[in-house]
Amino acid sequence: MAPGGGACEIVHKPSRPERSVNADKPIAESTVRRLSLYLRVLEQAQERGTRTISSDELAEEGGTTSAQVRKDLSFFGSFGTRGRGYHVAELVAELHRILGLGREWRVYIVGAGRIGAALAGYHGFVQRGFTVLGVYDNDARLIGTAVDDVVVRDFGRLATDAAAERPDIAVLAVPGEVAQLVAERVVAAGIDAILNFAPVPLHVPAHVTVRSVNMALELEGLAYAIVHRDSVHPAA
Amino acid sequence: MAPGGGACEIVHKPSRPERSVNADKPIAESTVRRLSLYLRVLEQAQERGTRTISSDELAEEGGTTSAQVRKDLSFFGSFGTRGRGYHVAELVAELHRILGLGREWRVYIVGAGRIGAALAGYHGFVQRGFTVLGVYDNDARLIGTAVDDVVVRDFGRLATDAAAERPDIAVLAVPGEVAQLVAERVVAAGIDAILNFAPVPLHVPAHVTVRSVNMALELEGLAYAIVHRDSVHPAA
DNA sequence: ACATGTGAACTGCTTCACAGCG
DNA sequence: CGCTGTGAAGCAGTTCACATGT
Repeated sequence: MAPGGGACEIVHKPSRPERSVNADKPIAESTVRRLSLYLRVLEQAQERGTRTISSDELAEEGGTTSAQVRKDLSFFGSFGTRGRGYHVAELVAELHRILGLGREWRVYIVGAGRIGAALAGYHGFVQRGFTVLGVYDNDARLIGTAVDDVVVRDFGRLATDAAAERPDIAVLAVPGEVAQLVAERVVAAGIDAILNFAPVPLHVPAHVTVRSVNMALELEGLAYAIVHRDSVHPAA
Repeated sequence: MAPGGGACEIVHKPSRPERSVNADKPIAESTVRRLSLYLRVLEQAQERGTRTISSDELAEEGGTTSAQVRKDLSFFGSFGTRGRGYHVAELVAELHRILGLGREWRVYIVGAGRIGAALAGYHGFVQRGFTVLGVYDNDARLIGTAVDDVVVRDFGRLATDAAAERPDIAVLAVPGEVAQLVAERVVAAGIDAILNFAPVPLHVPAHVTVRSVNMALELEGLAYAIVHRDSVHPAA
């Protein structure tokens, strides 16, 4: 896991003082989201054997503009070659480093219902270095059963377990009614990063980072779009 | 389903030519997302027996500011009472109407894997008037089995079925590698609204509306936030 | 010649602040 | 007097356009 392990060739400038990894600017969330997307596109390109890619191609695949791609990357450094584009393997390595995917991330999933179970076995997580240490629930009928290699644990033991295993992230896959309460228990257990699948906004202390995925809300957004789309500028 | 059926009382101005339901302005996606959230908060308040709510309270629960709440609502009309706040039941009805939740939305789910199965039984969908007509897959072992009341159908019959049932929305819960292909089949079947759970951006014709939920990407966003958080202004 | 990297212009969402009204 | 509704100000993210470098 030495930094810069991915790219071969000689690294251009051994004397790059700061700037790269921990640029201390507040990067927009939308930018980070797009970086993840670029990474996926690059990996697909890599599998096809593509060695070089331009900001134009990256934008096309990623659903953006070339200027956006260049601007996003520029916040973290200069990874391309003028007149040529970006070396795919090199940029993959850089994005891995920028996004913090070089290390293992230890995850607890709270809620062994349908969604929790689906997430426990989700391949996309494992591929990115996210290890599910345990799935928690308070339903006695579920505790002890296995969900995709992972045994369902008693939610009452969350704090004790967390003290020992020190997970980095908790994924909340519980009903909206109890989400706030569960979040508080999770925070009290010392976990300060939460991925929330419950359809309610969580109120947490400032040091805790929350990201929410609200599926019902996205469906409603679609409904809105359908209802309102042809009433707006049919010419566009 | 007559427009304006929800709210009781006399509508303030019978002579309001346009403006209310189909305001022909392009409303920001972020605004629509917040409206869905307000709706959920209001419904919770309603269950607790709250009859009136201020923009301040709505903001608190919804994780925004009161000015934001008022601005969001103002795009669609004036629903509050100065000095008093909003009548909960009335605002619920208005938001239902605005978001297009007055009618039934017919949904196909494509992909009977873990995520597809979880979505097929997801309560949050049914509660909002989204009816899952069918789950599609091309795995012969799954076709014919039941996933939460819904029988898994042969993906090959999607176009034929869609011609008869005319679903409004397709939810894509398939692996990233085939997502683009599946999207094309879905669009060819005449479905022009897609909720995409695959971790790749879809390329579709302009008349098709796509909304994406990328769970792996959100996790990566959390990882980024964790890595970069204490390196930025420890004082904040 | 061609594509990156980036200051500057622009667009549009959010916040402010207060007039208007119950 | 309190809270809404909204024009105006502020700000952040995106797009433009071109200088820079290969």
